[in-house]
Amino acid sequence: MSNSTPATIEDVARIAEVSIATVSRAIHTPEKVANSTRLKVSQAIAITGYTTNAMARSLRLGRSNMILVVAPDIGDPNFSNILVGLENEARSHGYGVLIGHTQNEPQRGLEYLKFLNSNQAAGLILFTGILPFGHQTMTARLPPSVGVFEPVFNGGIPYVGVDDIEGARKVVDLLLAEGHRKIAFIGDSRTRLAYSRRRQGYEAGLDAAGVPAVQRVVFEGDGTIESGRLAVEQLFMRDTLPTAFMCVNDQTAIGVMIGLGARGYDIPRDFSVTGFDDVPQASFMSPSLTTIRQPRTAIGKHAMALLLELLTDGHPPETEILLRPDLVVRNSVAAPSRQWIKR
Amino acid sequence: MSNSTPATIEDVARIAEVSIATVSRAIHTPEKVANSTRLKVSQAIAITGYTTNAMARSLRLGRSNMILVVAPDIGDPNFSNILVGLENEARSHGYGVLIGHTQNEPQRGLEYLKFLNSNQAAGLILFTGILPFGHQTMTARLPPSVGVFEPVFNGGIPYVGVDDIEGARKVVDLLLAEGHRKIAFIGDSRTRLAYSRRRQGYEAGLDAAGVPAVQRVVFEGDGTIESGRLAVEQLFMRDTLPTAFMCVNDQTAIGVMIGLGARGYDIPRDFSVTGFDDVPQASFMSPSLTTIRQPRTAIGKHAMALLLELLTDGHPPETEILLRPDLVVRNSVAAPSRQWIKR
DNA sequence: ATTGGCCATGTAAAGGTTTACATCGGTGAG
DNA sequence: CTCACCGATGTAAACCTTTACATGGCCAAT
Repeated sequence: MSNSTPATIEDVARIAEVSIATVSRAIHTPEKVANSTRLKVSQAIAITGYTTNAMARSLRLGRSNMILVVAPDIGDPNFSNILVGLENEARSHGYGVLIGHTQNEPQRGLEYLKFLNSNQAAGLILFTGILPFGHQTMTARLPPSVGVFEPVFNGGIPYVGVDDIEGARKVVDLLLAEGHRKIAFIGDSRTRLAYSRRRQGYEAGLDAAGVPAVQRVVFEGDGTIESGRLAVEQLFMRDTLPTAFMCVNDQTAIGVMIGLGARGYDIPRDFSVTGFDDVPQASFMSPSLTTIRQPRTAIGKHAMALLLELLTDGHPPETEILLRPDLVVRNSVAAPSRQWIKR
Repeated sequence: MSNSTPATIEDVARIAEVSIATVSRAIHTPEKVANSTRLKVSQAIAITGYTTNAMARSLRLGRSNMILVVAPDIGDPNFSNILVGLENEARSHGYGVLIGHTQNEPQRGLEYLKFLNSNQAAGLILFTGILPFGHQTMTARLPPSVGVFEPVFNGGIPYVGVDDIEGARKVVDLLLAEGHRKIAFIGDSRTRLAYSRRRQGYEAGLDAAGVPAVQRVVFEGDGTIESGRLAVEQLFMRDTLPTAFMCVNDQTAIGVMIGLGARGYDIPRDFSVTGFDDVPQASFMSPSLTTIRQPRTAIGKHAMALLLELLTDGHPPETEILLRPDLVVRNSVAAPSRQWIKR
């Protein structure tokens, strides 16, 4: 019963009085086994507490039933809910999900590459636009892979994300509708494609509204709280301030709000601030943050579904799935004010 | 070179003109192989790009080189840094780390149990006081395991955490020193042992200060932001209010601050609030939160070290490792005020 | 010169599973 | 009644490693 060594298929076969082949078939292709035999086998399994040795199975099959999800930082508030979508979809197809995180260190990425190369995972979900494996990576050696949020630079890897341009466009259009003309964009990035797309939406919106380029301010940033705060500091060095801060993500927006708060300004009376992502915190802040909701669970679900198709069919059904971003209007946006000029 | 099927040990052996046994030895026990041969082998490995098939290796060895970390919620702000400690320690001993999360659903836990039972992980790190596998779990069947934060209920599993009682004591002593006497404890829980220990620290501190039990208010809570906000709502229904809210964790404290803020109170002028954990957000809030720092990376490191010892020696060197919690004084605590009574 | 021992290497089995192929019994058509 | 076929089951090989044991060569001691 509670033996020291786990039961093998042979133990089951002996008890069920069949061959190990029949046991294997009873488990994986039950339709090929007579009803009576199937019953005997399942009883034997119950008695022994048998579970398939995944090592042996994967060795024989040449593939595992695990999907590796690699993210630069699992602490990212965006990550958790995506994972739920990923896992649900995977499990309903008999796959398990394992998580790796690289902290942007190529060294860590290489560990996972080794993991992949030794066939311990059937597929890969990547949470970063950059292959986290350093340069020597042969993409050819990667298992079927799908990106999330951003296309993967090395190309050839389909991805699932939100339409960043459209999302940014919705934000900038809201700000314009409130009467803002001087809108700063905080957090442009050359390394994160999603961020530069959000900037594209920003530019497109201002173009459409006829706001001249000289009135635009674009700030580099890495999407951290600190980068948002820094941007505020630096903007106050300049002569002209924007009336609204359109931030590349919620973290940046939090930083901006902290920076403005530290200088004694009130949001949204003195300045409007917007984010992107709708992290859980966004609704709890004061003021609560107007932002773009990422359909996280849906993104996870689609990404995994895409990967599973790739796994079975070999060819990606499509190379890019963009979901619709929704604007979430809260309390961090109001009509522009010039009161701070009077000071 | 970039063949469709990955190179096996046999390919390496052929190129190096030795037997597969020698290749295996050259890799794992190089001292048993002549220098010249070792060189030939490593050249052959370079040529073929060989990496050992972990499936086959684990099958043969009967154990894998992966450690499974199971947490109820990887979005927990406490989790990320612990993981860093865990991973560094594991990697430096040749182990890899994989993460699972259960979302408190036993169903999910069972998936991981299957993973463990099929020998796909050599050891287990548990982030919850409750075995996440439902009732039918035979603890006997679990691989060597270590708990983090809390002892695991089923017993027999060593754990690493912070001295919750002492930490809570430090907080309550600070509040007492500021002159508070009516201190509410928000977030007691029967299911989370760490939480009830923090309450023990609270009680011990008040006992030592001679604060009578009738002046104490203890609120149940599950440690979420929402639970903190709820506690405030309910406390305002009562006739006597505390002057300080000592919260079981930072999330609860955030909820309390939101609740108090919504009623127009200022912290720390009107009320003092404290947390526990020092999540990253704690320093960014306004006011910044006085709390207890968890030495997260150290906890992770110790937990993994303990597990590795268990893996090699078989017996746990000790059953409980408690690290020292540090008080982090910020701006959410001040002397008590009675101004709200006048309203 | 013989022998014993040691070092480097090879041979082969084992680990648990899946599956192509073989076998066997039974059923239906001729 | 015979034969062909089909469905259910068994046999055995293969997946890739690791390692106990066997082998063989060489040196040192007798």
